[in-house]
Amino acid sequence: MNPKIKAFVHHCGEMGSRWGFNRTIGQMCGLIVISKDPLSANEISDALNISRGNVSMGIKELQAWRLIQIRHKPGDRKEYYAPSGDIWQMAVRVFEERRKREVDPTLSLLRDILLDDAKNEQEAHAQQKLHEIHELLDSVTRFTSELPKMGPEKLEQLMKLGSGVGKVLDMKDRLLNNRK
Amino acid sequence: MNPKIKAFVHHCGEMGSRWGFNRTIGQMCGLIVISKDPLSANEISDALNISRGNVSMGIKELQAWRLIQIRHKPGDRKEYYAPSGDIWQMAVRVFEERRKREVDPTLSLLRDILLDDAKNEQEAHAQQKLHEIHELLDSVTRFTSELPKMGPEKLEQLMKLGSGVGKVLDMKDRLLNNRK
DNA sequence: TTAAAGTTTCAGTAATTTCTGAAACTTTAA
DNA sequence: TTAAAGTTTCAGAAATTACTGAAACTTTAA
Repeated sequence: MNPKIKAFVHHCGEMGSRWGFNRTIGQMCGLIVISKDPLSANEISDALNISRGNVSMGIKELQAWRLIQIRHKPGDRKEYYAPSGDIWQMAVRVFEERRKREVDPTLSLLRDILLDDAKNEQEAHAQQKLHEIHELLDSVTRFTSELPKMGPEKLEQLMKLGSGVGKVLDMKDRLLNNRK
Repeated sequence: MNPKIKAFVHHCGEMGSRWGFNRTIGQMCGLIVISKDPLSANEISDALNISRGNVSMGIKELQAWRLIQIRHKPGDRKEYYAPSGDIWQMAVRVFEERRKREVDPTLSLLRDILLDDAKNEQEAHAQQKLHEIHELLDSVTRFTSELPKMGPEKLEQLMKLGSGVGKVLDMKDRLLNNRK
């Protein structure tokens, strides 16, 4: 394997757990993305020097993250795996999937415990904080669940805008106010 | 401890590792946020039933994340800990800190290996992918590093806009084009 | 129907991460 | 200067998470 590709795949392994999966799955994901052609489970197992069983689990996991798709070669019944969509789409999927794991459970807990009311000063403060956190997570969830609908081009445009978004928002407000 | 508060702190513990720290630190963070008054290391140790040493490490870590601040009570030389800033500011800090750990290292690797050029088809494809990933991460990094400059109110406004951002961007484009 | 080709599962083991508690260290005030 | 109050560090133990490989399972085609 080319040393640059090797370095990249190795790095994906090291970062794997920070990205929300584990070393093996990070490496697998990196390898599949960087490869020109779809890879079979055995090719992955050989390339990364990990057991066949582990590759199988990794494939299941990457499918759960919607990051890979199955391909077939004519006259070959093995399954081959390729990235599903372009890099932007994959990034959005990781983002969404992580939101599901990192935010949704908290949102649901907060909805449950927000109901009853406070019996003293400390509880009133706690209630208030829980409310603020709920509001924050709810906004973020709504926002990010809308993002994928924008499509990669618009998304890229938004990203490149940076804090310029602030100015655009101001512009919008001014227009709406003038209209009144 | 009030059962709602207990449930919240416990949940923060369970989510801790998904949020980028560990169980203890998650609980500590939840407890400090939900408490009306600043807490001493011993109070934290007692409330969460964890060793004093672990609390000490946790405090250091939460300080590295810029999530807590030190407070003093008059006539008491113990240190007390309180959340630093409001919930939105804390969220932005977690976001930034995670970007540093989850994106920056990859960006720096990509900058290193992007230089040399391809010797065959597979390498050309890999080079192309590396380039795309670099572009994506670079955009995201620029964007998120600009976000905190907007201040919590604007940030909240942006979040509430959802995919409406797409429409606002279109509006901006139309205006700029008309001006030509 | 069968055996070859291929895949998945999972119990046990290995590796990693987190936690404890005692010892070392620091600061304060008497 | 000293001892009491408080904090930090870190080696080893505990808990968690990831990985292997062999056995069980599934699919295909002859």
